[in-house]
Amino acid sequence: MISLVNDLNPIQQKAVLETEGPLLVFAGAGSGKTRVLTYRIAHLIHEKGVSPRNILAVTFTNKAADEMRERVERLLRGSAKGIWISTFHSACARILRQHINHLGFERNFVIYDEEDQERHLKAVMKELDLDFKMFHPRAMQSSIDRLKNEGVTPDQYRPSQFNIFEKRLALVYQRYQEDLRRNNGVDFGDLLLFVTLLFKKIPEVLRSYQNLCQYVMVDEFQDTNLIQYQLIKRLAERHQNICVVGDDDQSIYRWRGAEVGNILNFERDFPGTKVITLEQNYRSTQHILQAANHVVKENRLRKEKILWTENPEGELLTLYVAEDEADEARFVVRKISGHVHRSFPGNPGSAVRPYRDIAVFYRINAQSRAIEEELVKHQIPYTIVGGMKFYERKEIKDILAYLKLIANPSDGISLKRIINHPPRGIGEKTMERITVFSRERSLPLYEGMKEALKEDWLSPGMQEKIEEFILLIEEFRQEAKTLSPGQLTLTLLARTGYLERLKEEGTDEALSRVENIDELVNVLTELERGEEEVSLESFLDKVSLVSDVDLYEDRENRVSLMTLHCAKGLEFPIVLIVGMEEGLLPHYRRGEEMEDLEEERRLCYVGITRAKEKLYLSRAEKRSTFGVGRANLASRFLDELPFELIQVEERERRMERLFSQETSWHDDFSGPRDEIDFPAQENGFSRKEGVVLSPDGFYPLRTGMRVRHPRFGDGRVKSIEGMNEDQKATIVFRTEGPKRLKVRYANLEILE
DNA sequence: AATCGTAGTGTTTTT
DNA sequence: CACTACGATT
Repeated sequence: MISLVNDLNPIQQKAVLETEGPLLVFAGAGSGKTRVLTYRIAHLIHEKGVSPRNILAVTFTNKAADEMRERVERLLRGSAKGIWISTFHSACARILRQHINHLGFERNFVIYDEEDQERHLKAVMKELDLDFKMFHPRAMQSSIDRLKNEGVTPDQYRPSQFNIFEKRLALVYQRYQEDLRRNNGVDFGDLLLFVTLLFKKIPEVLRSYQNLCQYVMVDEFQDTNLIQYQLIKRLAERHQNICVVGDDDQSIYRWRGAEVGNILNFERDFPGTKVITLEQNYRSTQHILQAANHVVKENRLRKEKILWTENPEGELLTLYVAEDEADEARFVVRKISGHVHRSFPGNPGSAVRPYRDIAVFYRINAQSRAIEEELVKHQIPYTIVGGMKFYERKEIKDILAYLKLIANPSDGISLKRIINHPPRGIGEKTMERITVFSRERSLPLYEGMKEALKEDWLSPGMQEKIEEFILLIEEFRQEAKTLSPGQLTLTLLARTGYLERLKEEGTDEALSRVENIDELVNVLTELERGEEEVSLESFLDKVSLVSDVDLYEDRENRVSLMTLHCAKGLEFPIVLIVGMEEGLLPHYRRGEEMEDLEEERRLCYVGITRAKEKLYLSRAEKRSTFGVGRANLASRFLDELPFELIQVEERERRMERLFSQETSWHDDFSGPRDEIDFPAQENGFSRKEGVVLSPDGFYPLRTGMRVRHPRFGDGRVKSIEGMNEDQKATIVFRTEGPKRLKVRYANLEILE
């Protein structure tokens, strides 16, 4: 391998070669940050002879970690075994699996997600007889999270005596932690907090990790919170070879406890820190970059830097002012079609693009719906990143709850979740009684159940049912000793009758649940094929710690939809940012402080800088949030863009719009369409005064529309239920009164 | 115990 | 509008 660093610019080279001592790299968007990190690791191993096991690299998502590992392996041609590249949370989980016994937990602890956390919290609050209306569980939850992020344990927390919420919080926090311990479970925040506590309590453990971590690297440093920073600081203390890479302009997780201040403290905490700033951008056109620079320079709390590029000037940014969110969605579809199909009206001769080159960003998940509907109408394949996560689905969580209980019988939340799934005639009343019984004896729920049996405490009928359940779980626990997690899952699916019950149900929903469970089994077998041995615990850890982006598959040829938060770290040739409105971006529910506004601006900046070649921005003049329409003003961030960079797209005229729906854009595509099978669309429209709704196409019906029915005459749409084929509408006819019709067969004509 | 229906309530972003 | 929490019903 001839010198690696030849592929890098002089400043990047410096960041790679400066291996000893503390280093702070400000890496602007698209400045080759991952490149620097991977080359640096390769350089350490290849040129400096550092053992891979003495390198720790921390990222925020598993996707970033995987990518980094892959790229290092490519650089070193496979000799990267043993480097510790991981997220903060997985790294901590791994440490705790080794040493958590020092903190009074068992090594087979489970990791609770947010939902489990809330269940626990509610149980605790209920026990304390707190009014959920007065003290919102969610507020408690986020307060506890915040305390954990700050490294505050229940004992250390000093509530104000005049603040009733804080006083209650202290109590709830205390009880909640006790409850978790009884269940041998930890939540997200505990993973970090407990490692800190562990290091404090058992210095030898800390020392062993310090010795291991000769070279430490942290990606996305601007997103670290207090406790993460402390952890890193600790680990790098001995060797002082710590390199952090970040961009204060891309700090968008302040609300989650991220401290941009960590960047400033870094120079203070590590005397002799060298600072390198990467400002050359390799991603975007000049126009896009200018736009980004203009927006972000309005922020006061930031380190001055100006990104530049040698890339071509590129096209101007396009702004579209839509009538409402439906119109905005139509704009999105128009632009997508324009890029994908060569001779789309209005885009003659433009290059043909695959769908995967295009992404749509929005501020909040709820915005995806309007866009999705329009994409579906026009049969444009898309994926949503985030939103409802696979592992958060009911059926998946049920199966995982079985596995968690098998791994850790103390896990009462999982026990409660599955004890009557499928139904075993053990209801809430019974469980409540057993809960109280167990608590009185400070036993985990499962142990409490066993004890209740032993003492003949339950009614004979119930006794039998509980006994049967325990027998089932004990069987599984035996099986778990010899079977792989995948085999175990198949066994429990068969023996519990979970799948069977779903199949019997036979509804579309149940069927899709069966599919999801199939998918879970696939994931498991896939995982087991890759590695030598997957323990149940390590599988569950993995599942608990996946993020949205981790599951994002960019292999498939689809348009990507995601929030601006999710977009960080990704890039696309063509980007559309929708909802550039006051109240949405910046969001009206942000905090009061200037910092909060600046974070919204950074979010906008992150969105802009994802685009490589072309950027579209849009806003809607009115948008119905919540079912009620509201007029929205243009986002102030639009005003911060220089006029010369923007071309405004004309709004489609009403008539054009009606008729454009009749022409199929899919007839004349010229690129490879894509591998996804959609039924061919046949738009058999007839042209009269209005638009006749296609019998098997899409139904652009909206409430308030005036329509004509061949038999009932003219009427107005009162309400609409469902979508596509199943859509039904209630229409009030002038002569016939209200009628509920299946739109598909109604043969309606839109008059207005 | 399970299912169904209704009233009331609330949506930012998520490792 | 969409979800869920709760209450009434079988």
